Amino acid sequence: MASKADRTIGASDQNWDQFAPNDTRRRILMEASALFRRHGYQATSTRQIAAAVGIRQPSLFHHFANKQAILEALFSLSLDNAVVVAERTANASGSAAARLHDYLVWDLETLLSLPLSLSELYSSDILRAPELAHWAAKLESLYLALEKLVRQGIEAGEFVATDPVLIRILIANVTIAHIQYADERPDRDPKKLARDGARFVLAGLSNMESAHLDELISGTRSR
Amino acid sequence: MASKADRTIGASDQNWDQFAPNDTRRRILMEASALFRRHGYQATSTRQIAAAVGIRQPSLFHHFANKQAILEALFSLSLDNAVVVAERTANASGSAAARLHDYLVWDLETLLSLPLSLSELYSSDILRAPELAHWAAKLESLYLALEKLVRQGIEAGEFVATDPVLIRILIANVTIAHIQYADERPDRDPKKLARDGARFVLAGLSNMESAHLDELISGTRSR
DNA sequence: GTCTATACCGAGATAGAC
DNA sequence: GTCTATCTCGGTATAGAC
Repeated sequence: MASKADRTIGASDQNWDQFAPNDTRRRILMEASALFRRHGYQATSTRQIAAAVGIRQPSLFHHFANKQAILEALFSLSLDNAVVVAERTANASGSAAARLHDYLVWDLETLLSLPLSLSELYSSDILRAPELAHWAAKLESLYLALEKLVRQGIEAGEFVATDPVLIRILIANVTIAHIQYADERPDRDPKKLARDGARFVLAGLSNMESAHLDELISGTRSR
Repeated sequence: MASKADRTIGASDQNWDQFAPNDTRRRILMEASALFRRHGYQATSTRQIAAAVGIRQPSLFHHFANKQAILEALFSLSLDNAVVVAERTANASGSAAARLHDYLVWDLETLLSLPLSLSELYSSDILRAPELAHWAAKLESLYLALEKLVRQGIEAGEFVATDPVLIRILIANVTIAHIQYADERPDRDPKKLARDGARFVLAGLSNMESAHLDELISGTRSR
């Protein structure tokens, strides 16, 4: 168990310095992310954010140029490292399954221990806005890295042959599921949750055609 | 393969009669669902919907009392049958894995062949709005039925022991993933997609502690 | 059943005092 | 760095003619 965790792939520790410049800015990001998650970006008003922070609405604009800048700061926080790590993982050598597993554990652990609620950002389609093209592109490179990794696993016979695009979408949504769950049950251990999440994905990718699964599905289980 | 599909659990065929009363109403629902998916409910304006349909904004209100009524019609269309089927499935007898599988296939097939884009409705948190409490409750009963089914599978030793709440969230998000994928690749066969999706979930639920998976993850695969 | 005209409100953002 | 006051715009919805 320790052996797996040891293959640490984490980048430089999460940019908390960039994240904690002054306290109000930090609190704005936390409250905004929580509100974005619950109501969506567009449906969250700057007045709501200000109220949650305990300041008046115009005071927000002292810390961020506009509402969108808050959103972009959140994307930066959650995406900048992930892309680097994903690309490094895809270009490394060794078992693709093992690498994908390690990446998933790292990603989930990172996201789950961030005091931010980010699931809404990625599940909704705000990123289609032209002004956010830069972040859409960043997410796209992350996706490409993941698809590459999946393709390697399929070629090596480690994963069942499925469209890597579907797999990538599945991975993203399973990640979101875990963030949602951690949001509902904050008492759960992020590390264990991260491990289980990675396992769930790997199981789905590797065992979709096992005989045991066929038995289970048909209801003629023997075990 | 046919044997599985035969255990049909579908309710009365999807309420297309309710859905096609007059053509404009129908087109409003289709265009609105597509816009909601891309931009979210709140971020979609009634002007956009009207433009997509090819009428002027105030004409919408001849067909629906207000914007929210459009949303509720979409919830009704996607949820009414699902709840009935889920509860029937949870209360039936036999292998829980087989029943969950059948439900997932039915649910995915239904959603994927609906000419509506519904993923955003369930991934965002619109349902927290007090005015939509009725639909939130309906979704909640669907969730309870699924959790019950999962619990049966765990007790029977068919599924790995995990919090049924997490499983339920995972199922919801894997479903969303498939809808998103079908949205990107409309050429894919809904039936095959539905089967694969169900398999993915079942694999994750049943094989999370298999030895084969451990080998794969640790990179010491023999096969 | 669709139109034009319009009421009304809440959104994001700015100006300038303290 | 936060405030009050205020501008402007785009949103939902209504009135009433055709």
